[in-house]
Amino acid sequence: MASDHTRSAILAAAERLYADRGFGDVTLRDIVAEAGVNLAAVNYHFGSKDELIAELFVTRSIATNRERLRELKAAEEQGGGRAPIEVILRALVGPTLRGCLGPENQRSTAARFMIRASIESVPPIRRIKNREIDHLRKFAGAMRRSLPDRSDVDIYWGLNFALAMAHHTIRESERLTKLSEGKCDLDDVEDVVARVVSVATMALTAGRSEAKAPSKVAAR
Amino acid sequence: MASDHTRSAILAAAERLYADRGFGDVTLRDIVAEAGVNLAAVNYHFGSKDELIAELFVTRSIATNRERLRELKAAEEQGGGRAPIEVILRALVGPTLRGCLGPENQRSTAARFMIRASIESVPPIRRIKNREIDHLRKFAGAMRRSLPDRSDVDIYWGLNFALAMAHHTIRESERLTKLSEGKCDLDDVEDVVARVVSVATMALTAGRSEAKAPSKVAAR
DNA sequence: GATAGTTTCATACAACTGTTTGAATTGCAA
DNA sequence: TTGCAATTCAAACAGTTGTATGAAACTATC
Repeated sequence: MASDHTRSAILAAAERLYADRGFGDVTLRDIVAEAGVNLAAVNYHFGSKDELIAELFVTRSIATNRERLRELKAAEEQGGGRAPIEVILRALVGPTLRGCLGPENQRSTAARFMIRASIESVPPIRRIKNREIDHLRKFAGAMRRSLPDRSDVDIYWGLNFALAMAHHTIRESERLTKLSEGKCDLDDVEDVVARVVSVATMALTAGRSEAKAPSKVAAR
Repeated sequence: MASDHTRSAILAAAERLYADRGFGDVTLRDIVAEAGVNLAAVNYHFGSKDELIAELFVTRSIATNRERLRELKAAEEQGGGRAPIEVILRALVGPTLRGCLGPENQRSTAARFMIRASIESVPPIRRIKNREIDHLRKFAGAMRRSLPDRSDVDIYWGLNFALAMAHHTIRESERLTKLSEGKCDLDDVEDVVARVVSVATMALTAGRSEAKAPSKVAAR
């Protein structure tokens, strides 16, 4: 094991290249060239290309999930087991948004890698994502405790929409900038977080009857 | 040109295979085998694999966009140039949701293909998507006319969030079903449309000051 | 029914992919 | 130093990919 230098050089190079160019057109040869190591080193240290990708993704996922749960737990402890819904939602979408948006030069390689992972869903990553449900369930639980009057269905839809707004904004941030001709400032991350949390909160706290039939006009 | 039989057989086979297995692992050889034509036919009729994919995507995009604009125009004409925001949003997300959700066996190949296209963004499709901005601008215009007091920034964010909820729900429909243990019924498309429209409407019509600072707790 | 243009076909090509091999090198313990 | 395991390396492998080629088959026109 000695130095682990080769191993971590591969990880760093792979993350950087995937972040920049996507999974589609980055080959093992690109990675080892960038890392300055031998081609066979990847299979020696990771077993296969897929396992290399999986390791990268797992590492970053764990970090984000831990950050999310840390915020959630802190909030619930402070509120005696019940946190305000805004704070829960903030814990859910905040870490991801903060990691992936903000000024270009401040966006970490790790964050850009995770954006790629969310855009180009590649087999090894898809397998891991399926395990993320347990993590989301913890948030669903906290939301239920925060809004005990709300039905489970509404809770899940609220959770779904919160993630939707956060992830879509990240994925399509370029398009939103272009569409709005720069008027939507995606570098102001805290504003984005506030907007997402605000809308998701409204979705979860609006009068129940309106959820299914918002108005006579919009109703089927 | 004669019969066009080969050409359309390729298109049909390609759409079916891409819908079922994704772009990643469908080769030209798979397509021509499914279509019962010769390998060289693809390059003869379409020029390249990318142009085949692009043609498929453009065809389907045009159909959806036309449907959207048809609904939008009808609504604006009925309202004398100003449609209620709910109706505009419904025209924006309805056609896509209706095409891509609903009972599995009713989902057309075309719809499943478009889901794939939204999940696995492949170069030729990405190029086309960038041209879709003009289309979205028409909706932004209608929304502005419907909500003249709203700032442009709020309009664009509302548009962004509406698309976010619709697309994310389509992309992650399986996960939502699993997470909610079947409680969220994605086969009831009109309910999904109503939920998305409802939340997007709230996002666009809520008190302006709250948009940026929903509450003292959630504010930075 | 010959001719010209279009379409199909089998086949080859060139490039690239992830992975394997077995020998060379290194680092460390005895 | 010697010995042994861990690591690195160049090279080759086997498979797949999209594309190109040139001959064959077809189709319609005169």
